[in-house]
Amino acid sequence: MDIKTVCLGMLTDGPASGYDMKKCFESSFGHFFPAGYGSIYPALATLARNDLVEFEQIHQEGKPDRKVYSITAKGREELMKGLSNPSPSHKIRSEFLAMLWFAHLMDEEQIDAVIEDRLRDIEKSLELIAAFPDNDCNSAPKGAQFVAGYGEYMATAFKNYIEKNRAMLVEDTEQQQTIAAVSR
Amino acid sequence: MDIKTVCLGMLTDGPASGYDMKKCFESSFGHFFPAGYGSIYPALATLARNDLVEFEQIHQEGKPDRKVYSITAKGREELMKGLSNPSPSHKIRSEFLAMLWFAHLMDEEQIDAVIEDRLRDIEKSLELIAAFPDNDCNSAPKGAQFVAGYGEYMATAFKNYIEKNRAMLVEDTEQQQTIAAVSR
DNA sequence: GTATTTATATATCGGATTGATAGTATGCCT
DNA sequence: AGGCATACTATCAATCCGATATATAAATAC
Repeated sequence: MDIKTVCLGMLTDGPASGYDMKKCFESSFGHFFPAGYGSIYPALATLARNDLVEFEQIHQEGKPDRKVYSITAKGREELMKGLSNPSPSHKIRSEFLAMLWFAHLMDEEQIDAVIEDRLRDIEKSLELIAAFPDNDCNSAPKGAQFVAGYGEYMATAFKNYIEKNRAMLVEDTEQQQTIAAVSR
Repeated sequence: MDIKTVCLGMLTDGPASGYDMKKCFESSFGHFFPAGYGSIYPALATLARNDLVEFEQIHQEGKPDRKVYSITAKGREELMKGLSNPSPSHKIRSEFLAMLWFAHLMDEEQIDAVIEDRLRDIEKSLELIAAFPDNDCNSAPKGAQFVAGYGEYMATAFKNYIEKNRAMLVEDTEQQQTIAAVSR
């Protein structure tokens, strides 16, 4: 279930260009499986080299050519192989949490700034998810609804946790400062 | 706030070898900032080259030599620079969610297997977090408590969401099968 | 009326990360 | 005796990511 497999899956909804797929990643996959051009184009090139997708080059006046990819029979087989992995990964890589682990080395303003930034980000995610069913790249089958629901649920939970517990970070910093002041 | 910065942060707790740090990653950072030897050793090598850490090579009878790293004054400065980024990232990369996006292409057994696997994984995380305060690599300051709390809260939320909504995935698969059977 | 941004499209490159593997030595279990 | 776990180090190929390059047109700003 790497980027190549996800691209194959997207193409079961119909042909698309790399550019289209990037947009689809942004509007639906982005929250939990980010991918930029640097991943998509090489993936499509490899898939084409292995006959898992084929493409038609369409010339457009005034705009660059489009390469419209479609999945092949061989590609569908490969996709099914990808979907049969019983133990797909789920990883978080958070500079945010790593940073706050060292909150005792930061001052109050820094902590506040970092937390406000994250809250803004969560809000943006929630907006994107709310706008989701209208997005053009998908007809919203059951799986997509489950995943979108996950996004909303978890983003809300994250927000709640931060709001309920952020005080513990700055309060403790103040305490430390107080202690430091006293011991001087 | 890359791996190098996190290593610097760890070393503010006292000197450690690469091996020690890997264990610390596993028992505390692992859930939200994974790092293997392939990341840690090169990071330490680079840090040493730039005089941000220094190390003492300790010969041990019967065991390989240890390289015990400590942070330098220059390293502390660099760490503070790393902690002043007001917008640290927080990324999820989930093959699990990407796969379930395509649940309509999977059969019921596959979906069940994938979900059970994830629930087991969440349970394991919760156990690790519960055992956390005893772990040797950290004296649990406020930030670590906040982050461990996050881990517990979010893992529990994840579990709840799956348990409440998993039916929607298999039910719909059944419906599809019914429709397919009728239309034949 | 010109400047800047936004949108459509492709693609590549350096650097970072991952996962697997290798090497070396002790000790413990069966 | 063989196999596995623990304690240490370290590297390599494959992959991935973010930034950037290139090109043109339309829309928006100043």
